[in-house]
Amino acid sequence: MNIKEEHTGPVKSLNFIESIIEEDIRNNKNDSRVHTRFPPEPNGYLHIGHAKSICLNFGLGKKYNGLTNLRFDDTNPTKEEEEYVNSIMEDVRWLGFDWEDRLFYASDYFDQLYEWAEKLILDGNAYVDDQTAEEISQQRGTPTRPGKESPFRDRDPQANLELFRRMKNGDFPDGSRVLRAKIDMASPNMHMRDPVMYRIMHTPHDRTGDKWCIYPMYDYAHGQSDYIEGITHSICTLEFEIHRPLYDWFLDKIIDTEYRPRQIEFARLNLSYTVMSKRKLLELVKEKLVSGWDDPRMPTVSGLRRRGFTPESIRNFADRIGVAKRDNVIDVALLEHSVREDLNKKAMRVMGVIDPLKVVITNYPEGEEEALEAINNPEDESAGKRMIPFSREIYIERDDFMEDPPRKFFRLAPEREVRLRYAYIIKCEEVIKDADGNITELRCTYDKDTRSGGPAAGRKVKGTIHWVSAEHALPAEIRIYDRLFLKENPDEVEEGKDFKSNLNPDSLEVRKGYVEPGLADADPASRYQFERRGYFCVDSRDSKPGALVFNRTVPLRDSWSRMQGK
RNA sequence: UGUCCGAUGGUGUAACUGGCAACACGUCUGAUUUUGGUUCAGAAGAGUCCAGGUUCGAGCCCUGGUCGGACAACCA
Repeated sequence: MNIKEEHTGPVKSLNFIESIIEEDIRNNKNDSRVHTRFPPEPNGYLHIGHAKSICLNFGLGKKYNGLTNLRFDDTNPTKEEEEYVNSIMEDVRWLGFDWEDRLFYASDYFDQLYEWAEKLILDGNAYVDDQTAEEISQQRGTPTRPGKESPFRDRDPQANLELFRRMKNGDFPDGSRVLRAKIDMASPNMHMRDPVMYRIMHTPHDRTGDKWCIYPMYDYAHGQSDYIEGITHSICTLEFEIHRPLYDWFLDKIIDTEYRPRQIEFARLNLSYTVMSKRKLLELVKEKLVSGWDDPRMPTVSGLRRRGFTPESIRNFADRIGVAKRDNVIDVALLEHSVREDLNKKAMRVMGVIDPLKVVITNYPEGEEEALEAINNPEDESAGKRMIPFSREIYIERDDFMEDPPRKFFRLAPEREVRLRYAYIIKCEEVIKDADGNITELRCTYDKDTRSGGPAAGRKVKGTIHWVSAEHALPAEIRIYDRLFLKENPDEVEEGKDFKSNLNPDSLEVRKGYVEPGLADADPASRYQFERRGYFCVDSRDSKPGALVFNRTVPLRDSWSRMQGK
């Protein structure tokens, strides 16, 4: 049998990282092992961009029967907090990935890193520089002009070692000295101009406490951490591309085995109309422009989770956007599509009225009620059926009625008929308004024979609308998050303008609505479709018994409003 | 007057050792539908940044440009 025909559908082509990995495997590099890692700095919450990296790294590990580590890059104690460590672990797990027993911290390697630093000093590959940060910075030159060598550059190794040990012992104040790699101050690559390896910081570290007052820089720590963990493919974003020569330089000076981790860079995710910088997200949180890192408007994993996204939908999204090296801006519509696709299969269809308008069915007997059968999910027969109460007074959605309907409006209007889903066909007989002319109530009549399953159930009307029985319905707060958190695409905003002036003022709308009574004990993990109005989930943080709060995950694809928008 | 990287429909990603530019999202049409959802059928939309070259044949190879991005924290 032909191998290609064993699988249905087209053979999926490899992305460029997979091609590199497969070539390495063919060449038996690192014994053909594949071992990746996800290395966040615990200085913020994970966002959808990190999700791309997580799916990539863990996905590659799985695809090539390899392993994937979780490693916290905690080399800067002034910026990192335990709260972030915990949220990151929670988010990675929620996304559906497992690092098993391979949870590491760069700080686990401080001793080894220090030892290697002494080796570099003794080999004449590193020196202690007594200059200030400003002096060093001035000597670094510019991308087009070479730098100048430090006056301390040729100090002899023993003296350097002595000084470095004293740095470690706390003999010097912050900023007074650094350890630098001795490479090439004239290198066209700025990162090779004697980069700083260690700086003095008399700051306790979350994990090592007061043990250290010197801390390694990213460039010195990262490759060596990869090496220690046996990482084969160290995948990072494009801005580290220019660091790669340095990554390799340290490894070459320190390690004398065949085995080498290999750094591969890919383009980070950009989403249209979405703030994606940790710094800016932190600013929104600190200035309380959002309710927290998990505000449903935030593109954070926790925000998306609270908003009702599923891990599957995010994984599918990550799969669809692919991996490449060119800068990209993914349309948020693709993210929304990924959620809808998943939720369409899973979400229970329920009645939920967001902006209620009362309807009295004048010919329905007062005080009478009946239970009507409703289908839980037409996409999934196993989801079953349920009964919902119907009575003389109901609520419908305000915009399901128009006094002056435009052409092609299929729903309720004066003298027009519409079907109440799972119930009867009703006809609008009278519109009641208050003194200001606002519509407060509709008077309708119903056609008894058109009840679902009844003798005239087959009678066709143009529209079907949703409703809840006024007497039975549960009041609920419904939060509508606009699809756009920003008014304009970030790169279209004027240079120098504060990004916060670009926030969409309509990004959150809070409504008092009603949902059907069965939702009283709704589970935050369950997803619902309020038919024709979108996907919703119970807000896990703000809902209390008897006071339901729903977040709208995403609206339905809606050709009527698209038509209106034109 | 630097180094590194990139350039394929509106968006993203493909095209194996050169062989009719494919897939997804989006857009539009039509059918079905007790959700203007879903599903189904279909359409439009690029000739691959430019100029040369090699070749029977170039998105892929070569040369030279153009445009865009990254790099001058004791951040990661």
